[in-house]
Amino acid sequence: MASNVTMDTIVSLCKRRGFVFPSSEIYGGFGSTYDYGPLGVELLRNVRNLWWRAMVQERDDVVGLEASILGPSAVWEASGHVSNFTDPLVDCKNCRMRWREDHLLEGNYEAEYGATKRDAAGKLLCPNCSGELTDPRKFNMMFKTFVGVVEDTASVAYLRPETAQGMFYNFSNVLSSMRRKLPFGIAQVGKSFRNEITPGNFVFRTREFEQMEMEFFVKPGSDDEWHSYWIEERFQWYLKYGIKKENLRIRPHTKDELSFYSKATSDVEYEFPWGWGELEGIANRTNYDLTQHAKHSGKDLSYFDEETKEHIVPYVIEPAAGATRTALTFLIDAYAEEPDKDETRIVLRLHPAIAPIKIAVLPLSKKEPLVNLSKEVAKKLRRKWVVQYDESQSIGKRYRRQDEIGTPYCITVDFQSLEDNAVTIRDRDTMEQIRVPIAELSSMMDEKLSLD
RNA sequence: GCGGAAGUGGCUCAGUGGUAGAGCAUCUCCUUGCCAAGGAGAGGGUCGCGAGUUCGAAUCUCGUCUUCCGCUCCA
Repeated sequence: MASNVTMDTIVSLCKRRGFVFPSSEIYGGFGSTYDYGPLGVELLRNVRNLWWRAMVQERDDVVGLEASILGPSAVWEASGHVSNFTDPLVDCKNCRMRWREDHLLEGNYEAEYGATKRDAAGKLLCPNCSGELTDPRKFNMMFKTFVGVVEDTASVAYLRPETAQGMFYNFSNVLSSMRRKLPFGIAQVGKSFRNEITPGNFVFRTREFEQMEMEFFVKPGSDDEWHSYWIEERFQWYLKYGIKKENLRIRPHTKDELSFYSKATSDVEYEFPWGWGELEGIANRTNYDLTQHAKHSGKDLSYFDEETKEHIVPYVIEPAAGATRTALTFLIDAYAEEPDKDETRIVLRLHPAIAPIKIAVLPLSKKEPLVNLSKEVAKKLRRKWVVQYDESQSIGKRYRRQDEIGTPYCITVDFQSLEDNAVTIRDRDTMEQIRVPIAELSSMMDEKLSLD
């Protein structure tokens, strides 16, 4: 494993420094939900904004969208989630172990766990104790709710389990309003909800989570090429913002783990303290979704190809990333402990574009003229960046505080500043210091805090 | 859902039936003034929650919630 940091360390840092809090904590907590504190919300926003920038704003072939979270069941019947997100669960009446019936019937089950056990009538028995199993009960991962004042079947709605469907059912709206030609994409960042059987690993798997998804519509036949393109594009994005290469990998799905709509999928994975985990899946969803929605809605969702004069149903390449787990990844990957005299220096080596606080302004002394000048400098910088001002305790201690939350630059104002109108910029990573005139501070920081 | 473990100040933990503690963190003052110096103070916990046993419960019992590990699950 490339990183030795434990999750306990990260969880504790997150709480202590205001990144992530357990939700509803004063009521004993609410399972699988987390709140993002003052630093966490900045971090998460940076992740979202950098994704949006790369996927939408810096491209002329992708546009944005924000669809509703609530949707009618028709959408999810068309998408296949009503049937495919439903697992048949069986419980053993004897040892109370719970199994997925479909898994017990699957071909590769026997290879992995040995022969399935059945009674004389051929009915499945518990693989653990050969006890009798209950009849299968349906468990759907979608959160169901009711829209309207009276709970009846007519008003059943679901919280979306993925943002993707909003892009599909808006395909024609975007196509006509934005005058798009293939290939083009629709991107969305937003929350999704899945009633996971087992959430866990801090914010890695939660029932409420945030996705960053893009549906890239291409001509059939060019889909494989575009699939490869997006896999590489997305992999590079993580590297660009500082994730260590040895902790990242691309893993193509094997045939039997492909989801029902996918022709091919590759995951970008990160090596977490508990092992490799998915950051993003880049799937070739074929024309499955548009075809399904056309069929269920009765609306034509085809695209007219001017070259061939044919109506075609585009194929879709979908890079789908988890915003919350990506934010967690940046924290884990940036975490470092370094010996410093008898102490340990904790430092988050976050890319400046990811760091929640960009600049800390620190007067070397609490003497009034220094404090005044420092606040003035901080005020100017705040017009462009997230800035923290800190005057308490020694300068060394304040540097360490900023190191621990990943602030890339500290600006100190000293007595000489009153004479020469210059300040010192201290670099978090090199710990080097340079002297800069206050008049040039803004442009200097522009350069240092460039998003690229 | 099953098995195991754990919940005591913001964090890490000690405390095993008799008045809730430490270190770090936080705040104030003094001191210092470029990498966690030092000094003096202060705030902060009905010991996850709820019952029960007891003269008395952080401590024993039961329930419940939450978290972690394993199983299981995971577009």
